[in-house]
Amino acid sequence: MRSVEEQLKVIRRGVVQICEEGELREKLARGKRLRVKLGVDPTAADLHLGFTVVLRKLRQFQELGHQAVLIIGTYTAQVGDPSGRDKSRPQLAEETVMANAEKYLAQAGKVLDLSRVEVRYNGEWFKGMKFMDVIKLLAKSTVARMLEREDFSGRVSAGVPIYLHEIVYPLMQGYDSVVVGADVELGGSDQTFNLMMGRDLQRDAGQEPQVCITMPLLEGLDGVRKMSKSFGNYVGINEAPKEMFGKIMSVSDEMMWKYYELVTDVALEEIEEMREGVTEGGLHPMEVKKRLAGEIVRMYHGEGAAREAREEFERVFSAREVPSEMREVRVVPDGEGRIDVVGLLVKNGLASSNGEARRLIGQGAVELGGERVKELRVVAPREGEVVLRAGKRRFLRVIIERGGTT
RNA sequence: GGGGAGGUGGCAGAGUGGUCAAUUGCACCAGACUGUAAAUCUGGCGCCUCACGGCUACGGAGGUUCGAACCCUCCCCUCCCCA
Repeated sequence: MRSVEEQLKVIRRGVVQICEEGELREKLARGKRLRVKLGVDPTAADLHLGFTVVLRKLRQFQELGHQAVLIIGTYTAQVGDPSGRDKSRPQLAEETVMANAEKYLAQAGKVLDLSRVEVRYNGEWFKGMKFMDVIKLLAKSTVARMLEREDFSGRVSAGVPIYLHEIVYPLMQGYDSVVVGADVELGGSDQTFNLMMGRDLQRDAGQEPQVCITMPLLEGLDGVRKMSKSFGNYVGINEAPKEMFGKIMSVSDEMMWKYYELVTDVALEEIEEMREGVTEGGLHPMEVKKRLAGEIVRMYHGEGAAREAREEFERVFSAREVPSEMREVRVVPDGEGRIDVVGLLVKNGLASSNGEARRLIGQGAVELGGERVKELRVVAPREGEVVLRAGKRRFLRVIIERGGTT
């Protein structure tokens, strides 16, 4: 096992806060394998990059020889974590949660070494609790303490309801720590309160309190709000390579550094060098961003896919050519040899309504075979293939067939 | 239980009888430019229609009115104060 200082160097990368670092140092110095807990609620079936920030930290602990304890919050997911939310989370049905949990775990395996992870489902201990047990748990905290939280107090002043079950959530998460005897718990910075609750409950139970390590929340593609499925600003780790690559290219130049630090293994020193290179003008931000996109795609899809995704991106966006693959449809022109572009766009999902399709044409966003479409119906070549393009990203290969005997 | 405030487009938030498919901001889409699906600028942004126009929509259900997001009744939901 590496020295305490070496371990700390790895652990510190990208963290917001270690509470308390002194305690962590002590625990490490004892040389024992630490039990490092991460709780996840399988509220959705897909993992995204934002979530890998904290998963990767867990992975780093694994690599340092510690025991990763992954809590799948089958029970807490049914309550709904109020953290950082400006409204209540929907409560999920047990079947949904269990189905999600399975998919979740499979995806977490892309980051963690699952063979060395202790996986626990918190339904295991919550399911059998008696009401009186719940009451006893509730008696461990106070309303005032809960209202210290900014998300709760914010909701109070904004007039958004807070339901009582949401108040219980932090206690549940804290109780998980007691059950598994966590030495360290990881979480996003919005989890700080919940993590601290673990410390309180552990102390109350006569355990040594866990060290809480919080990670920054990764902003999504909009660069403003945290990455989240519900904001639609996420990059799923199961997404197709070229989709993933393109999405990462839409991260703003300023934000990409944070992505480098939090979701890649590129050394901090190297990131700093690149940043200086860009500031001084010798290094092109687009190149740096392409590398970022490549690094990330490689992690989840491999080297080959990363290269292809990059080539595809350069072809479509830099060279403005058409993608290598796209959907194909066959159309037969009408009696006058024209095709209905609007209908084609809508039927194939390139536009969501006829109105939008017309608008796109009006805005000059639609091309057929490289020619800008100006009419709603257009004279088509007699036969053969042409590419229909709507905007920068939507393509369709159209195979014109010879009109019948009409 | 009593009193007060409020529920508007993906979100925030105007509008309080016709001039409202509904100001504005964000998000989103497109164009221009470019160095990228960055940034910036410009335009667009319910559905049907080439268009004229029509239809559906302002928590839900009724009602008043020539006409309602706006007025009335009931219902549902939320917040605040008091008990």
